Amino acid sequence: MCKPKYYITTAIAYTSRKPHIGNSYEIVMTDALARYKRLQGYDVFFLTGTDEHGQKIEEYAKNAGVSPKIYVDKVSSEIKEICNLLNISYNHFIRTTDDYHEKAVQKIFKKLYEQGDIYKGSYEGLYCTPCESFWTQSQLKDGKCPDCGREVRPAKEEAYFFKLSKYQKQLEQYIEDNPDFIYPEQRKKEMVNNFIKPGLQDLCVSRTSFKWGIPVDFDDNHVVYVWIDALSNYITALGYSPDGSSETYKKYWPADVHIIGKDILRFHTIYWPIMLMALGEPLPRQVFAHPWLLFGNDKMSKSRNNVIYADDLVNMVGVDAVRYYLLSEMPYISDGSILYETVFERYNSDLANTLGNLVNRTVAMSNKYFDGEIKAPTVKENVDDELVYTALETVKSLDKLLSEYRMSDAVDTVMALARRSNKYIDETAPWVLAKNDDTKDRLATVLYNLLESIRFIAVMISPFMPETAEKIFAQLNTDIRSYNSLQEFGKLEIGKKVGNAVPLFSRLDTKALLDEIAKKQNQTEQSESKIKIEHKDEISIDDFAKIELRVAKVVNCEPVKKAKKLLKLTLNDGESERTVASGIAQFYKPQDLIGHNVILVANLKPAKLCGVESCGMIMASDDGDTVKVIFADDMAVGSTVR
RNA sequence: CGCGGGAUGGAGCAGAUGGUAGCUCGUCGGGCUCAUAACCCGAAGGUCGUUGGUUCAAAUCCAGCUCCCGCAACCA
Repeated sequence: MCKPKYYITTAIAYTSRKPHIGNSYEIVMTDALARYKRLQGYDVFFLTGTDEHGQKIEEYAKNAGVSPKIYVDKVSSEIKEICNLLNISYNHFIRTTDDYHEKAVQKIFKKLYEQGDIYKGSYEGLYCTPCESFWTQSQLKDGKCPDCGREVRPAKEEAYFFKLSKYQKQLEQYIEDNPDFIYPEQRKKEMVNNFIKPGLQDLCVSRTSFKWGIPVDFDDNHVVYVWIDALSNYITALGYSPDGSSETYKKYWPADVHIIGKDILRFHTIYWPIMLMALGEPLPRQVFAHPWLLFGNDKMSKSRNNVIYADDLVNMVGVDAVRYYLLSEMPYISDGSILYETVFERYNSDLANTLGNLVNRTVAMSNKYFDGEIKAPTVKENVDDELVYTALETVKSLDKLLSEYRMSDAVDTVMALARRSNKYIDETAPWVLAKNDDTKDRLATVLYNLLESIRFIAVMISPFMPETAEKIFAQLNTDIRSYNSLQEFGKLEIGKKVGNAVPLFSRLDTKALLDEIAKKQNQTEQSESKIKIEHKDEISIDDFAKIELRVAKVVNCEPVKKAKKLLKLTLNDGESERTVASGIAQFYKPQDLIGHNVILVANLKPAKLCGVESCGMIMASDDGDTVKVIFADDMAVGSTVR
């Protein structure tokens, strides 16, 4: 019999630095889905890996004083370790520096070039010679190179472009014919309305500004754009090649689903399908974009000292509890949030109290009343029906929820069966039945139903918490753990003996743990300064003298329509009025600024921002978190600042 | 007027096709004793963002308003 195949992937992780717990959500989610499909009998191929090229990595490596390859080897192995720690059951771990991948990407690039989908054109922009970088007007800092601060000049450079526009119609058609291709629905609208409808622009797919990438083999100066490189992993990992693919590829491609973060949807639903169309390969069935995990309401970042790493959490509560937390706490669309406090609370209430205690009390009773022997259920009562019904229904709802990637609801529906089982214990009161010999058979039935219900839970929970499922099976002393065994209630073997009752999750002392974490955080806060200082090249007094700084008064101020971050300021600089746009709308309201004096960079080249002509900028401090305008209220308007 | 989602008891969320407002956590009270100070039951707590409209009847439909969020734009 031929098992149906199921090919599922995560996005490959960028090896710029060690990933935090938010980055780990995706792989846990994907792993749970992969395990579930395997449980159902699919022939699953689960791919993950690391994305290791690009300018950023080149820079990180340079700062670390090592070669990019050494740097990337280190981070990639860290990521792999986290996967292992989290019990990720991937079938293959691809690295974009793997030889077979690089070769295949070169062939892909060449094929697209030879058939005319990639063409050589030129890239126009502002060029900084020492940095060998192109910048757009909007990337410039103070009109100069954002990297080194030197002058840029308009320049033209050769580059390869991919004719996205050629496939626009075809892509639109595919999205229309496959309404579930971009999932959930809301994300699809974002893609269609923001990018596809306005029309696709040809994409620049080669770089010459850095070297750390896959070289274009017929043109040495160029390196393949990282996204062409990275996206290809989904097929190269299976053994795709333009000049003949492997059996594995033919078997598993197209992917059933790519699980990715919402930030990279565009690449997966526009560039990637078009690449595949150009290669003449089938498109993935579905792309699912998940939200992000925030720390409370904030993004996790080193500068805020709020980064939580998977390994630290695993050390505190164990793998399965971390997996459980991630899966149960992450909402469907909006961003989720993680706090140590909620991790511990969920652990205690769901895992220790509801699930752990259920297993523990049932197995303990079985041992106490029947010396562990699983006895046949012979005396049925109406109360039993509801438990049986719930167990059977849970199997169905789990399947439905997982098919829609509703992880938290899926996890919860299994938990609900555990709650129902706890209730069943109270309804039947086994300890009362145990007091009387007449009710021994009824007691046996009740315990059987409980053990069977727990078996159901263990099977269903195994994709989410594999180790815990294993522990439960061991306590039940059963090997009946297939998906098919959930078709009917009552498959647990009679006559066997259950194991000893060992607590699955011991309760956590939340307060003590939180105190400990607070202590540690204080230590790191003291040892590391919060603000990272980036030094710039030395300049002469003449360089500084080029900047005209003056005190100016804010005579008017209003928010800029269409812009979230921009305030439009009208300034009196001592001789005339001018308009300056400033990206401080999150930190200041117009009335906070009107009437105050600020320091103006007066000779900055004007630029247009969101339709506002901005002539100059005002000075403010920025610690990476908040921005504070430098007020100069006791200084005369128009005076020079030096 | 760029596109889209949302506003439900202290917190987090369910509530296609309109007809007694539900779940998990937390709080309080009770029960039970098989179990991990656990489990079960009950209670308190919501004018379902706001204003108007449709209707016998609206959290649920329509319109306006306010506020949040995502995407895009943008941070001189």
